[in-house]
Amino acid sequence: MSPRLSPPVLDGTGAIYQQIRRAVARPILRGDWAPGAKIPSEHELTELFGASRMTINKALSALADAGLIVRRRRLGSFVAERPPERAVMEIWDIGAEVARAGEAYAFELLEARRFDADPATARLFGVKPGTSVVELSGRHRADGTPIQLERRLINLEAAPAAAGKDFSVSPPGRWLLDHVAWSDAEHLIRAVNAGDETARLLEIEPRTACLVVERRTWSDRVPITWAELLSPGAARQLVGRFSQPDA
Amino acid sequence: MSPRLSPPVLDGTGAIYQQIRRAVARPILRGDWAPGAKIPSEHELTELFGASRMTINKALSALADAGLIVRRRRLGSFVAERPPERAVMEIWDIGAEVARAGEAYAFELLEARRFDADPATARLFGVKPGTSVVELSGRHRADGTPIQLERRLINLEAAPAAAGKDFSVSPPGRWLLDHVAWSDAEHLIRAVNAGDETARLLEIEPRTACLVVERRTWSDRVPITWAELLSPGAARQLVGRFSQPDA
DNA sequence: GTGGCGTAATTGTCTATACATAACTATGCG
DNA sequence: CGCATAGTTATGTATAGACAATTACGCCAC
Repeated sequence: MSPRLSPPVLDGTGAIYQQIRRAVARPILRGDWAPGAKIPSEHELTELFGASRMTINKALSALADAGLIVRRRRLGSFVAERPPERAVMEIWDIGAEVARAGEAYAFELLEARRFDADPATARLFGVKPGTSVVELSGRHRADGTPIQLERRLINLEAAPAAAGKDFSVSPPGRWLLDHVAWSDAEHLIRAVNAGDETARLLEIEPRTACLVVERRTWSDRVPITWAELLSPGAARQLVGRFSQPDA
Repeated sequence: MSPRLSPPVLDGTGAIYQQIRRAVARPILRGDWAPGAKIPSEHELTELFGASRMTINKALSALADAGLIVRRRRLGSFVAERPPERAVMEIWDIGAEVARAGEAYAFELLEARRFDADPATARLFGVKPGTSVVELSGRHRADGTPIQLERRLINLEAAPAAAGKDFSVSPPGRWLLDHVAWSDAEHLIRAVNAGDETARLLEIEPRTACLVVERRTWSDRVPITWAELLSPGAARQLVGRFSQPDA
């Protein structure tokens, strides 16, 4: 159960404590070390990497600041239960938000197909034309009322496990968050008037203002998924909270 | 010109390097030290605070990580030219965004009045009823086209200088960012259909979908300002980019 | 058993010291 | 004057050692 670190994974670039930090971060971000897993103690790491404890401490402290690990005296360091996802991101897991509000959440798959990316899709998604891709669309409900439409592309080369996955009940967004590590994300937020088809699916008046969040994620520059999430403006709002680092 | 630190400002709470970090961050966040100002060298700070250079270094490195200061070898440490405002925040300074797009930016004050907060305002704003408040509304233009309406409340107890300030040309948002330090911010983002009055002011069709950003900022739990920024959905979109701390 | 207590493991912080690195400054040579 | 070179200063990183704080765990008395 003890996580194995290949000791000489130090990449030789930059300061030693940075190399150690990356060496520890890598298996966490790739999901090799499960949340809650114990990380070798500072003392063990000094022997593993041949560095002093201060240097190890600097690396681990940086990881703790970043929220990747949790450190507890006498117990040791552990992979954080819920790695990053900074404040602003949290709301995009609408299922969690609905559950927090005490409403019954349901996801309904409207369409799913697998195809090779045509040039237009490739450009939107950032993959090479011909790449194997899954396209999904679905509807999220809270207490029976439709609250969000989702259209999504998944790059099967980055997340091959998604090919066999059945998304007819559980939403693909949550699954991807849990199973595929991402390193970068981009969001575009805009407002649009609902078209006829959208209005019918969301059971709202045509031309109702809707919030659209377009989300793209990458893992080390490889596109993982593209998603367009559309909600009636009145139904939900996004919340972001920020604090200055000092006070 | 050398920034004066009252040496015994250490508050006695927590680790010494944290106290030093706060002692240096405070005048920066309060605006007492102008951007670009030189911070005493590590060596000087060791004498000022009576701590070792490693401890000083730890404090300053943390401030550099947070983006509050910039450090350059041989030259020293300096207050960052553009303190924090993390990625996601940047868009809320619409003037800067318009300028970056190479368009001509203009702000037009539509209304300004000063009054004592009634119960409804007090609840919305989080101040005590009777608090002296300024209410403003204005319109932002890019190349002559209206692109955003702004409605704003400013707490005069937190920002008394705003009382005498003339906002008829330069927008209050930018001025506040520059002159009043904030510690916390909250944003609500939603989509609404433009009403008749809104449509007239923005020169768009009634019922056009608009993006509304409601922003509230506090300085140490004291409300500073509340703002509602409304833009046609097609005109502008918000962009947020995130990266995981490691890769 | 069980409650209290000491012990040891582990992280948190601090110091003193050392050398590396970057970059401005001054010097010297032609 | 121009250019190369050495010097100086400040930050960047690393080490070894020390002590503090926290807390699980086992031991012992009852």
